[in-house]
Amino acid sequence: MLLELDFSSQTPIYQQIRNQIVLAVAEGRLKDGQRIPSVRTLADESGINMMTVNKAYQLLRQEGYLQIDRRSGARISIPVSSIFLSSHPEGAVVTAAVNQLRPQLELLISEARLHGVSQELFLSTCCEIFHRQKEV
Amino acid sequence: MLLELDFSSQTPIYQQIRNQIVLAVAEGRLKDGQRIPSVRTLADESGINMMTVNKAYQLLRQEGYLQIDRRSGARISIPVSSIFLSSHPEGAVVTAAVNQLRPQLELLISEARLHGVSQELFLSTCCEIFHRQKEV
Amino acid sequence: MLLELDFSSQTPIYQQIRNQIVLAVAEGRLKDGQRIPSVRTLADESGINMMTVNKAYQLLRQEGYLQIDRRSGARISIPVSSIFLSSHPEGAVVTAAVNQLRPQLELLISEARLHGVSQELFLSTCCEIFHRQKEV
Amino acid sequence: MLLELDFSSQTPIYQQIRNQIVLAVAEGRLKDGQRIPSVRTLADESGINMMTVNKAYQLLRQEGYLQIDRRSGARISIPVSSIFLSSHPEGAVVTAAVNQLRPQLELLISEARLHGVSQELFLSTCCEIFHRQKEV
DNA sequence: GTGGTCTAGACCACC
DNA sequence: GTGGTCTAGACCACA
Repeated sequence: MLLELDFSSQTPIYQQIRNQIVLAVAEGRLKDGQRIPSVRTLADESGINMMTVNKAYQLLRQEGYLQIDRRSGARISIPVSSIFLSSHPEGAVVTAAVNQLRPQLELLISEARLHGVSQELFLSTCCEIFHRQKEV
Repeated sequence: MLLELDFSSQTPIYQQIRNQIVLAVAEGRLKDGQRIPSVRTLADESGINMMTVNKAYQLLRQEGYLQIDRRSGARISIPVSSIFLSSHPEGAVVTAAVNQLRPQLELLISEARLHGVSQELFLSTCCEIFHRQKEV
Repeated sequence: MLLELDFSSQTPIYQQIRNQIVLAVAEGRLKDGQRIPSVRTLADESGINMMTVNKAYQLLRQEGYLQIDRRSGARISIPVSSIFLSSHPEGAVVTAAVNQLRPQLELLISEARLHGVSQELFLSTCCEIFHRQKEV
Repeated sequence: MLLELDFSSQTPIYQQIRNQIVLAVAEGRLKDGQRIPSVRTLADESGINMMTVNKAYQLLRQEGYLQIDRRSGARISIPVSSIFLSSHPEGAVVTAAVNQLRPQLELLISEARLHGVSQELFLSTCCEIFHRQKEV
């Protein structure tokens, strides 16, 4: 369980934890059903407060990335959409997901373009990230 | 100067202002050298605090999107990279820009994939946004 | 003895057990005097801790839904009120029961109304549940 | 802002706060757009911790009952469904709401029946609560 | 002024 | 052992 936390970052710690876990799931470093450290353990290991870790876990739970079990702690839970719907790209759920991400993507592309990033370079970067996530 | 602010959003007001201006620049609704309202004017129009607008403007100035002159007020300033370097996609400056955006893009793609968004759909969405920004 | 436990649910396991037994009694799937598995048996079958099952049984005993006898194990016990008083709807015991459930019902109705559920729909849902419980 | 908190209750304080606010909204004691005390103020008045109040507010925000604004604190927000959809009882959103409440309602009715509450008495109690909420 | 975040430490409920 | 809740107090970001 490798977490790289930047305590002087603008983004709150619980957000960093959340982001890194989502990334790890997407890259396959964390698999469906896999157990991750309990709130206490992770807090001790990382030298941060239990409440902070808990906040990250609750956030992940709400988003469907985590299932929290009183018996065995926390387990990764990959939302069905990524498994079931990957072959139905026209599905309403997927469309909703795209629409939700669109504003962020628009902003990201704006910043890229204004810094001289061509469409080709941007798209190839996306491809590269996709491939890396699939492979790993 | 159309600003759509969501006061109950999680993202701070000054960040919303900054984002919308960046977007407007990328979409050509704001052009290089164009004057935008002074801090005071915009604050009055939007009914928000001057300090908030000022923070957004300072942020934009730091990022190079704005030039603030005590005499002529604030003017949009499109970074040279987007003009000059667009034909040198291998340039160091551009590479730096990509590397800076990459973590955000990785996270965005992670979330998209985990919600069932296929690479094709994601790329076509990117293309669509690129085209829309170029046209407008 | 069918128990559907959701280990990642917010409601504690012992509460889930208790709820499902109450529901089964109301729907006639468990009848008055019927024996149900011992604490140990149920715990083994469900793969949960004996202490947890015991807690559920003690709760049910307190509420009058269960009689626990060291010799014959646990037996369902339908409170007399539901048999004896059903024809005396004005009885003090029944009134007490209604008053006890009222706060929960008020909250439930509040949430229903605020989500656009009309009185007609709510009442017809109640009727449906009543009929289903009587039939089964 | 009247809150009746039972510190020795089983239900957590933040849950009690949440429930009472939902009830107050349904009964019209709190109206759409109305401001409610800030986290700090309510905490001070009630003698409970800021974090606890904050948790309740965040919960209400997630459920759509509250809008939190950095400028003016918290304001009641009645979900559109209760206004817009009340005349479309067949809507999918409403159906979803009913289905979500159904398990709780089934349990409540089970307990009622097993305590001798007749269908008539239950339904009339529901009617009474509905009318009281509409009137007030 | 507001809410957002984080800490250190406590107690309890659940399993 | 686990997570859930709560406290008292702190600092920061935002408006």
